[in-house]
Amino acid sequence: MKGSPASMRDVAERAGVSIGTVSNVLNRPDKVSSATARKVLAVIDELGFVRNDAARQLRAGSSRAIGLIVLDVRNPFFSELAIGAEDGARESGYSIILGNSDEKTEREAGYLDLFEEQRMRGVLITPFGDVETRLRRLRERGIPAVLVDRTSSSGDVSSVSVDDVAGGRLAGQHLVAIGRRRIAFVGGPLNIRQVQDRLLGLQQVAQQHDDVRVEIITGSSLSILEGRRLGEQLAARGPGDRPDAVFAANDLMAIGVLQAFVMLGSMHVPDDIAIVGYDDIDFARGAVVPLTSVRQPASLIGRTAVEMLLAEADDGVEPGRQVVFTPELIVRASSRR
Amino acid sequence: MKGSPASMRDVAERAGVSIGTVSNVLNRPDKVSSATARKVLAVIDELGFVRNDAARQLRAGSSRAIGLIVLDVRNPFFSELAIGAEDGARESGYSIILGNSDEKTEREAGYLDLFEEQRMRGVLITPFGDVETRLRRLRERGIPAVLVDRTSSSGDVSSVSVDDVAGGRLAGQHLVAIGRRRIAFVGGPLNIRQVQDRLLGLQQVAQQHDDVRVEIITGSSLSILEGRRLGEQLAARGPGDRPDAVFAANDLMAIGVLQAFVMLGSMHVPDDIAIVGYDDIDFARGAVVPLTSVRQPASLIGRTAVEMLLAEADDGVEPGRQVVFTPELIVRASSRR
DNA sequence: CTCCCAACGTAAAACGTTTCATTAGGTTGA
DNA sequence: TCAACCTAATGAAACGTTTTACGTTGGGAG
Repeated sequence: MKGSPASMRDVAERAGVSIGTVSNVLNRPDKVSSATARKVLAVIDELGFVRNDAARQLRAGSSRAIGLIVLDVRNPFFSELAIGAEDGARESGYSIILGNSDEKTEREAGYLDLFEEQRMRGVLITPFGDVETRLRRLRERGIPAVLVDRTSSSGDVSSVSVDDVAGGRLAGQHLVAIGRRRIAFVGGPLNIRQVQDRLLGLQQVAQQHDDVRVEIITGSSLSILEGRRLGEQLAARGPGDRPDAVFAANDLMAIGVLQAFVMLGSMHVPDDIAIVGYDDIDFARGAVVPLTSVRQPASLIGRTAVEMLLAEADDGVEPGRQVVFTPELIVRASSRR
Repeated sequence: MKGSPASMRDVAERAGVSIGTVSNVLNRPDKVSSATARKVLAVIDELGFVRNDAARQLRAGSSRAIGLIVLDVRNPFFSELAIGAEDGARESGYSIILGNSDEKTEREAGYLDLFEEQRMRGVLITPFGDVETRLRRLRERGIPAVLVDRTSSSGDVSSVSVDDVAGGRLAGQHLVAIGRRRIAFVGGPLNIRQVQDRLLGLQQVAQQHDDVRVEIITGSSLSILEGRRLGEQLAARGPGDRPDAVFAANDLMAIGVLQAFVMLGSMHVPDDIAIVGYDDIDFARGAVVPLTSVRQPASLIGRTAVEMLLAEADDGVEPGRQVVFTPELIVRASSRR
């Protein structure tokens, strides 16, 4: 029973037809009489035959899977995005292989290597390092790529993103409107483009009000834990030295900062200090103090990215299209006046 | 430039060696003189050759990937578990293909089909439907499986799990100890084994105290949204009719219930009603009211499952081993006396 | 009764690796 | 000097599909 699984050859023999006919039954049922089709299907069932995808792929030249590389699966924003991508892919008969770069260039490169070895139909990526030349090489070999949650710097790779600068402005305008003047931007590494852009939007707003000051506080990753660490640093300062608002680069950090403030008890949110996050993950509204956040349509981004990718892979659409969604500010208690 | 990517044949020709030698350079470098190795590697680099995994797999009979099917990627517990699995897999040169059954039998079956077509090295699964016979069939075909976060009912499939009955008891004992007597169990579909077991633990405790009553409230899924819906139902009851504690089947539901209570404002946590969750996800301690929860070692479970799977796949270890971790109660404000 | 056309099947070639049996050439020991 | 041995490299078979060009029917039209 541990013998190798049944192949088309076995099926063909047993059904008394040729291998080609078995293949036809499976792939172009119209080319085959319904009598033989029935017989073959019966044998397939009897033998429990399952098509060997490696062989199919080898022959076809590329697989029915799409690679998706995200910065951090732990972040619900990316889970949501992945689910959107998966739904879109499944509808077209593809599946999604999910990779977690964890904000590390080696891991990102590792996944790109893997996906190239596997001859994926295409790659969706939220880039961490500088991957555009690598992506161009992939395209030359017939593996198109679409940037996700980030635009192309050169413009010749397609992308689906949200206008992060606008999102940063939304947050900034809101904080200024509720009377805050000393705003701390709590972000991860500034080499992440999204982080840069959100900061930029905030700074644009600050420049229009000469009494508004922006302080930049960076951490090593965009996680709850890191947010907590930075929040503790902030809370440890003397009262005169503290900002009156925090704009965090994403909700995880915002939640971490919030946890620090609440735990230490020295600063009250939103009276002493307001907090605005980014992504509007499900947990934001259920945080200690429900969190104001800039919402991105995560699932839709994933879905759209898959559609664009498949248009390039299957229908030969040229790359370089940029789709940009507009973010939306959701105001909750953490920044009420 | 859009031509098909370089193959070993191309490399061999250009380097003036045979195909077999190229293969040896890649797979058993010790079998080849360092001079030829150098030359071949140079050509590989020059041509940008990347091994075609489909061909390799076809020849090898099975792939270097492990399939992982979870109930819900949106649940941080499973993200964490997936990361643990991924880390473990990478260390042994494998990669993880992540599937999301979303608590739907069709999707679960779809992934099993896919993984069988792809001749995965093995499958890790948090089962939703009844899959044990299916898993046995997979094993017969050389694809071992390990149950994750759940034990085998028949005992002939390996598993890595947490003692959910004990976890339920922990929660129950704690709630009784802080004086609660009317406990509502808020769970998803009862056909999910983990949910059953956690409830069972609670009931065991209730039986030891004849003044303790358990009420069972079930929803359609284990999500924040569903938790919120059930929480609203609870809050809408007359004051005499309400429980004085909620034990939720996981943290997502607990957070949803909590959100409902806080939003409606009719019940104060923990004074009017205490809440205990399950999983201790990162967001639990940062919830509106920091959440008491039963902690499971998510990442370790994933890692251990991979190790067990590879032991069966590569080293021929017999299936049927059951590893059970012990959960731990983390008490926070949501159930302070 | 012949001829041709559909409809259905078939056989064989390809896809790109890995592996195994084999050969070529060189070194060693007696 | 020759046999025995070792190392490096080779060539061909095999993995399981898909696909293409090619047979073989049977039946209807002329």
